[in-house]
Amino acid sequence: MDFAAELNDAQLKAATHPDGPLLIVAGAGTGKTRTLVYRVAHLIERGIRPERILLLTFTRRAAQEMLARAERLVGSESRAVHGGTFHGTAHRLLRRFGPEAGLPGDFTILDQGDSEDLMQLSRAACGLADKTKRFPKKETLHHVYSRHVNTEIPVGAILREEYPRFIEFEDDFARVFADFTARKQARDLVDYDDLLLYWAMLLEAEPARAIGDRIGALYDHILVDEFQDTNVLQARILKGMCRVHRNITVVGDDAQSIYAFRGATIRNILDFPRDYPGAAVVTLEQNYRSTQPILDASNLLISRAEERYSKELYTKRTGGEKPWLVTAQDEHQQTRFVVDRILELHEAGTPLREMAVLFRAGYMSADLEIELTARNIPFEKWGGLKFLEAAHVKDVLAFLRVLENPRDEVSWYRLLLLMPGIGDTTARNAIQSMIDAAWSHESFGRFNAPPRAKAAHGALVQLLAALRSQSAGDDHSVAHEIARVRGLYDDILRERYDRVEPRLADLEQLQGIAGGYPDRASFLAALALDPPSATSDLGFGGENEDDTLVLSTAHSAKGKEWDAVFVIWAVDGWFPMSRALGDDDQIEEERRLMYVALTRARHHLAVTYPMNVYDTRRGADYSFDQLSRFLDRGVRNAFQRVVLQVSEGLPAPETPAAAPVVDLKGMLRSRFGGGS
DNA sequence: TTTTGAAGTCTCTCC
DNA sequence: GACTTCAAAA
Repeated sequence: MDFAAELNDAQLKAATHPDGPLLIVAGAGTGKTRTLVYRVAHLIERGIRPERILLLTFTRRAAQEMLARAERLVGSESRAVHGGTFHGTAHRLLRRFGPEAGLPGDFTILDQGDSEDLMQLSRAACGLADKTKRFPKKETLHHVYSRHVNTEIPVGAILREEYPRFIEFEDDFARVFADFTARKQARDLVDYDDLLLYWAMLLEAEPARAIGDRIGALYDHILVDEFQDTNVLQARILKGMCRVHRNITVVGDDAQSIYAFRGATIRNILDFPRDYPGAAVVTLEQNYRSTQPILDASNLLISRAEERYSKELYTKRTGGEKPWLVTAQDEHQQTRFVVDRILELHEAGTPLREMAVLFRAGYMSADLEIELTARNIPFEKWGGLKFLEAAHVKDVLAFLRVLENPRDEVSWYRLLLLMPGIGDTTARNAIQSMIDAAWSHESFGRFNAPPRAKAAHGALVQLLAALRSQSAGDDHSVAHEIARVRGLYDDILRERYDRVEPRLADLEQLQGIAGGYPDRASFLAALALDPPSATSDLGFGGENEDDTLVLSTAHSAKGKEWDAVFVIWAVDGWFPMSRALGDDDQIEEERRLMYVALTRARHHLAVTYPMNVYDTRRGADYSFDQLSRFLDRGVRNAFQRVVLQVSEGLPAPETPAAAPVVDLKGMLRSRFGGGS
């Protein structure tokens, strides 16, 4: 393979770097993925066994894409390379090495919502449920806990920094967290933070030293993508994984660090040369993605940021028009502009799949989704509310999880509350009776339900028993289990929720997804670690069409690129979001997020903002809004301005009124006693 | 004790 | 506008 012919000088240097620590600082669109893929190919060519290479990426999609490209270069043996997210890899290692360290082999993974629910149970167990209204709610508790684990900042310091009003509860926080930890362990539940924490502990703890060495010895080379979005805990894990060798390659762009809210710290990439003395640093600056005018605008925007590895992206490509900055009168005019322009580009030959609309938060595309549906333009939406965060999906999963792990208190609680006649108290009593019976299978059947709950209790016992005692000839598939569960659940759904049809469609989809998994455990784990992206709510024609427009949050757009990109809602308070405004670090993160959004575009870029916003957050009134602060005077010069006129926003009357409702002429005549 | 209707509360980003 | 919490009725 002729690496020199395929790569530019900097890429070549990175791809063929010998052993030892390597930091690749790669600006947006500079062929970062390409370089990483060639590095993997180079390692294999050098004789490193593929299964001894670990490739850590941000999403599973990114890992698969990279491995597929590597396969085209070096053939099928690259398929043995281990690729995945930090959490996914942690899961794999814990299933294998956990039992040696006292962790059950069949633990269940809690997603964020589950963890919060469990936190609520701990809060109640500590007697803090309703005594004081002012005690923080479960989401806040969980946020503080998760932040503490991922950043290693003491709880007290987090409270002082983010929740000064809760400082007086510092001791109560500690009590709830202790209960939360014990509760998870007693019920074999593992949350996202635990996955990382246990991985780090396996590598570090003295009694587990032998295991740590064996895990470290599994790989000869470790490559990490999107390194700017790793946190302190992940950095510790990497240190541990590199104990027996120092072959670590990290790729990242400090200008694209957008996950501080989850504990990521830009320090990991800025301090890498200090943490790994002797590390080589290669900077990629030549951009292969965007036209120069788009790069000019992006460079200008990010040049306002403070601490960073300085780099100025350039391209050898010439031509291209300035990006557009579009002022709309209101939200709907913004929507119509975007849709009209998309159709225009589509007419001119750009497929829908080469265009994307980006925004700060999931709900900001609501008006656009309605318009696209009305105009029959197929789209898929990334980010925002996840499929499995929907209440009805979690309901069905609770049944499966109780079957998988009878100690799953969160799921028991959820599913008991669903049953008619069973409320909070009865559910707690039932769970307590199961705890007393050491969670044996039969204990729920023996629970003495109050009269009005008898029927529901009986039905549930029967269903669970039937699902547990499947004989060999029966259909064991997860999809079939879901079908059985729905026999009981669908009626409950119809009773409890409105908008029944789309919810039932979601369950159909869940059943379909389940068909792809060999067993219940792997289905549940995959759902927690790699959830399907969209609900079937409005995603019109999503999976049947092969040419669909993408609507995405700026976060979910990371790593992707399109011919034409529209960034909507560039309004101060929306992008940046208002809750970031008090904090300089958060504003900087919002700026980088805007930079990520702009640099997704290859040829066409349009940033739009409405001047009048009907803002329900502030007393439901129209407010006159300002352009995002990131587009200051200097940055605006890199754009061409388009101001949509009021008249363009007025819809043409559909049909003239059949008969005048008000007779103006007659009124005038009667007033002046018309002559003639 | 559960259910139901009404008032109240926040709104994000993701593994 | 969706979801949670609260108070009164069954």
